[in-house]
Amino acid sequence: MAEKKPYYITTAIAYTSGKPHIGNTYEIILTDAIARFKRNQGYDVRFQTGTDEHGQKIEEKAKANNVTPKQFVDGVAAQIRQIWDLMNVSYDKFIRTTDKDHELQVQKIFKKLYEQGDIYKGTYEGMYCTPCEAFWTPSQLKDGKCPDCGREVKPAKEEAYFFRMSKYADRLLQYYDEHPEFITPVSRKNEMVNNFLKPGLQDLCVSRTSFRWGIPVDFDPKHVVYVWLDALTNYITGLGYDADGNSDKLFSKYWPADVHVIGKDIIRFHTIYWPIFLMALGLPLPKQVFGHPWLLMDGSKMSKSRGNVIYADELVKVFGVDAVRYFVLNDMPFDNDGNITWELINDRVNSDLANNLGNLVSRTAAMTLKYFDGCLADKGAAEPVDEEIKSMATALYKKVAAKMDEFKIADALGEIFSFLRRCNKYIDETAPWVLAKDESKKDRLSTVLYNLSESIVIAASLLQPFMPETAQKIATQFNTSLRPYDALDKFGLIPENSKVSPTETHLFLRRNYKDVEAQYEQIHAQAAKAEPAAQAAKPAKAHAPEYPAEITIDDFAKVKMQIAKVIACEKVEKSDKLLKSTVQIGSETRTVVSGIAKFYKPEEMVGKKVVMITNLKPAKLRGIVSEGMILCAENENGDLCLLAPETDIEDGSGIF
RNA sequence: CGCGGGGUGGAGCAGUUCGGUAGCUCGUCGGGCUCAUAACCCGAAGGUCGCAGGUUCGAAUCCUGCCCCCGCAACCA
Repeated sequence: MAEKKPYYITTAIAYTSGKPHIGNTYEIILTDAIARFKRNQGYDVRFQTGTDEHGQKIEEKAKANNVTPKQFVDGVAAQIRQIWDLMNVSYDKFIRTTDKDHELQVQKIFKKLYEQGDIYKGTYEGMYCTPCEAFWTPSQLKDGKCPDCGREVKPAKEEAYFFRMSKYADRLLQYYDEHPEFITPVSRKNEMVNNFLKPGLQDLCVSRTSFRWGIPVDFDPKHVVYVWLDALTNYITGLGYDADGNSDKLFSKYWPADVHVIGKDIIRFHTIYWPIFLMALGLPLPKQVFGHPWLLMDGSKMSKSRGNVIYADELVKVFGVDAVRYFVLNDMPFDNDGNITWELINDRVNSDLANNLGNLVSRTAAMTLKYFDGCLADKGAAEPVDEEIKSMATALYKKVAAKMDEFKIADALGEIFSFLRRCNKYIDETAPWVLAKDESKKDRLSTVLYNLSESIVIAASLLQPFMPETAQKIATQFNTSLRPYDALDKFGLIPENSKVSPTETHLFLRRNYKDVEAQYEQIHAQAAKAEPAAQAAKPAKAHAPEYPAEITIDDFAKVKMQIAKVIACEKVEKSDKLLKSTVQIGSETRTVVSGIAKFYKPEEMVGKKVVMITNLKPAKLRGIVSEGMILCAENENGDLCLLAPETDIEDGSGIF
C-alpha cells in the first residue's frame, strides 16, 4: 500500500480567558469537518488545536478569582477541551502554551533569533501609570489620564525586545505573488498588502516586563515573551520542533502545515508575522491560511456585555451535537459573516435534517420492513427512471470534494442535501406503495428500495465529516458500514439480503419553535443561577467604578449640581455616542458634551430640563470643551435615561 | 474625507472576477400522494437586484456620486 500523504491542519489556539461561545466553537467544527474529510480521502491527517494561556489579562483574572494563573488556566483549558470533545472534534493534538516542551522551545527560539540579530533590545515608549503598572499609548488615554484608574500618567520608557520585521517584507511579498492561494479568501490579501506591507512594517514588540505570567526570556529573566511569538510557534512546537536541530520526526513529516484555519481578525498575524518568524528560523512557510468569517448573533457580534451570547453546550442540549454542527457548517457563507438565532437553527433542523434527511431514512426503512421484512435486494428490475438517481449518486463524491477543496463547506453540504431531495422525489416517481399492491411488481419494488438504501448509504458516507454520529447511525440501521471514498463512484455495494433495522428513534425531531424558545429560556435561567459571579462581575465592572464604602456630607458638598435647560443640541460629528448641548443655567449658558446619542435625538433634547454637575473640571471631548456633566441613569445593558426634575422648576436651581 | 465588510421577492443566502432570460433554501397560497417525523412530490404568487446618474445594442454585474446597516478604531465628564 502506498504511503499516505500527510496533511497538517490547525485551528488558532483559544485564549483561556473564559468559556468559548458558539462563534469560537464554529472554528473548531469547521476545521474538524475539513480534517475528517481529508482523512476519509486517505490523507494521513494531523489536526492540532489547543489553548493560548499567557498574558496580563489572565494574570489579572486569576488574581480576581483568588487562584494562581496556572490554576486558572487549568480550569478554563479543561472547559474548552470539554466543549471541543462534546462537539465530537477529532483533534490529534491539544497543545497548551503552558506545556513544558512548548515553553522550552519558545525560549530557545527567542534566543536563537536574538543571537542571529533578528531580535534586538530596545525601548518601548508610552505613558505609564505607576499604580496600575501599565503602559498606554497616547490614544488609549482618557483625557490624558490612565483609562483604568483615571490617575495621572507619566511618559516612561520600558526596556523591551523587538523583532526586526522590515527586513523580510520583500521576501514575504514575493511569497504572496508566488503562492496566490496562500491567503484565503483572496480578498484579504490586498488588505494586508495595502494596510501593512506597503506603508512599511513596524518592528514587533516581543517581550514585556509589566507582567509576569508568560514564558521568561531565559537570558534576561525580567522579560517574558509577549503573545505572538509564544502563541504562533505552537504550530511547530506541537510537532516537536527543536530550535537546536533535534526536531521530532513528526516535524519533518507534517511541516509545513497545509492550512491554518483562523478567524478573519487574526489574518494579519498569520500572514505577516508568522511567515516572517518562520523565514527567520529558516523554515518553510505554511501552504495556506484560511481566514473564516464570524458567526453573528442575530446580526450583531456576540459579547457578554451585550448579553447575546450563545454557547455550544446550550445548543446541544436543545438540538443535539450533529444538528449544531450542521447548522454552523451549512449557514456560514464562505467570506461573509453568518447569522445565528435559535429560530434559524430550528427552521434549519426541521426542514433539512428532520424533513429531508430524517424522513427519507425513516420512510425507506419503514417500507423495506413492511414489504420485505427488512431484506434488501436488487432484483435487477431496473427502469429508466433509476438512471438519474444512480448517476447523481456516483457523481456526488466528486462534486463534494471539489467544494471542499475550496473550503466551501456550505456548498459541499448543499450538494449532498440536493441529492437527498432527489431521493425523496424518486419515491414519488416510483410510488412503492402502488407497486406493493401488485404481486407481479414485487421485484421492481425490491429494486426501488435497494436503490434508495444504496443512495442513502452513499450520502451518509459523505455526511460523515460533518455529522459523524448521524452518518454512523444510518450505516448501522442499514446494517452496513460507511463507504471508503474511493468506492463512492460505485453503485450497488450493499450485499444482497442485508437487513434494515426498524427506526427506533428518529434521527432528528421536528420541533415547534415555541417549545424551543421555552427550553432555551429555561437553560439560560439555570446558567444564570449557576454562574452568578461571572454574570454579575463583568457588566458591573464596565460602568460602576469602585465606590468607597461611605463618604461624608462634606464630600457630597463638593459636588455642585444644578438644573439646566437644554436650549440647543446637535450631534458631534464623527462620533457615535456624543451629543453637544447648549444649556441654560440661570443667567449662564454652557456647552456640554454627553455620550447619549444612542438614546436621545438632538431635537428631542431641546427644551428638556436636566440635572447637571456644574463644578466639574472642563474636559475636551473630540475637540469640544465640555463644561459639566448631564446626569443619567444606566442599567446593566448600558441603556441610559436622563434624570429630570419632578416639576418644571427654574433652571439654575441647586440640588441638595 | 480613519480602516474594512455589506444592502438581491416576507426570512436567510448565491450570482458581481470575464456585462446578455435574477437562482437556491425556508415561508405563503393552490394541487397531488399516503410509505413516512402533518413529513414527501408538483405548481403558483411574490423582486424598479439601496438611490441617482453614466458607459453600452444590453448593467445586479463596469464607472461616478450619494444614502443606509454592521464590525474595527475613536468615543460615554
